[in-house]
Amino acid sequence: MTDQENDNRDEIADAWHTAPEGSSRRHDIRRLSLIQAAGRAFGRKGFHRTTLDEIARELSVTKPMLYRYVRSKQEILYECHRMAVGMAEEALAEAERRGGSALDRIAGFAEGYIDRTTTALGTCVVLTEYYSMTPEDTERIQQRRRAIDTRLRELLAQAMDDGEIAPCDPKLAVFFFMGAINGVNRWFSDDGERDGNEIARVFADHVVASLSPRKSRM
Amino acid sequence: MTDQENDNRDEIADAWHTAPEGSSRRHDIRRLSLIQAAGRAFGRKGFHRTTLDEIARELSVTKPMLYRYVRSKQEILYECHRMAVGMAEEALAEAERRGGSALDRIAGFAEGYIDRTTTALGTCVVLTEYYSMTPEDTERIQQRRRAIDTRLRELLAQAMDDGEIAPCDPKLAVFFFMGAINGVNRWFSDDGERDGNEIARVFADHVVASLSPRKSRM
DNA sequence: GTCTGGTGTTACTGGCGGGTAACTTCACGC
DNA sequence: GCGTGAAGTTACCCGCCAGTAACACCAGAC
Repeated sequence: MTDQENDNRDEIADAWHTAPEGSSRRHDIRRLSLIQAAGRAFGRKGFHRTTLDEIARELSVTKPMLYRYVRSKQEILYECHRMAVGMAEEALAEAERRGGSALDRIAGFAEGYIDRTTTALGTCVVLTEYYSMTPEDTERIQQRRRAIDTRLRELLAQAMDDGEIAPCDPKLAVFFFMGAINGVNRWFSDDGERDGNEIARVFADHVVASLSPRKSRM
Repeated sequence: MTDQENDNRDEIADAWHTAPEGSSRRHDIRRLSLIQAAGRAFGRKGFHRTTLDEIARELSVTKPMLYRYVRSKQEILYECHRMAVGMAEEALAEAERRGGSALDRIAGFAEGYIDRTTTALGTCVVLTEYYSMTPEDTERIQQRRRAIDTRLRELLAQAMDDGEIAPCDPKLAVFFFMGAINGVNRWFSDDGERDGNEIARVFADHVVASLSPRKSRM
């Protein structure tokens, strides 16, 4: 484990232990840092290979403690996904708020989304592993993701109409760049030579490029 | 389950049962169709949520039968990954054999790889779930993947030198389009409106585009 | 000092599922 | 018909880990 990762882990464990005593905020803070610690662990080892005992140890408590903040291991995973999809929604909303052309908004979304997921400690990593959730949880998350997909396809169609980008199948194009973006969490780590912001900028550029006018090579 | 999926499943189960009796090839054929059936199941439900009993039932046999063809569940997963990475190697080798510019080779690789993974029944889906393998297996697979990555980066550098594509960080660029490509197995299904060949062609175009000369938008 | 509620622990249960032992059946050579 | 080995089954074991029960400690209130 690198120093950087150690710092982050300690930061999370710290948040748990420095939560103000007695306040009702304490509960929320602890719950959040539990989710984050778990998200990190899930990212490193996968959901099923991560035991609650490990998560607990990372926070320097014991397993039964965790059950004061969550109802089940499943709920932890669901919360991780909720945070991740929430970041995507936020990024999209912000991009729309800033305005600009359809392509600008797509680029803004991509950058904002990567930025958020790589920067938020602990949550950056869970986006795979849909099938580890209960079907109901999966459905709830998928629904929100589909809404984002739909909006992105609309933006793509708009950008095509405006002549900003080459004609393409919006569905496949969205799959293409969302695949690339979601792939980030599989290799990203805080101690790499590039930080999240840089990656977000580079990837946003690639997203735009992947849509730009071009001659077919086939 | 769709008709098409049913067909494929039946085809695999069929391969198991129609394997020529007594020959030593029989063993190989059965082993292969076992891997494929398992690969399909892993893709649908994830490694840990797929039980050996389910895989066995899909082949109309019982669990202990499977142990005549594989040593453990882990080995099945490893074989799935081996097949997948083998396809990547094949695709790259073929692209190099065909020759052409560095960018042509990258495009050829992308198309060939997607084509193979979407067409080969059952194996298209496993590429995530590294952490479900034993560390040794993971290492073996990663090593081969790294070799491919390295070659792709070289080709990218070459393409930059030749002025075929815009300057970029080869490492991140490869991560970008490999993320998109590997993402395919998360949503692809045989019964979609597009078949594997089409997706391969479209995605190869996007890969090329994502690397093409462009002005920065930031 | 003792009651109360929150914080935390140790020590258990119970089910799931990978893996196996031991048995049966069948095909085939002789 | 009979021995032999492969094909296939039933019925089991056992480890792991999510989840829980029951107890211990320690505030602060009064």
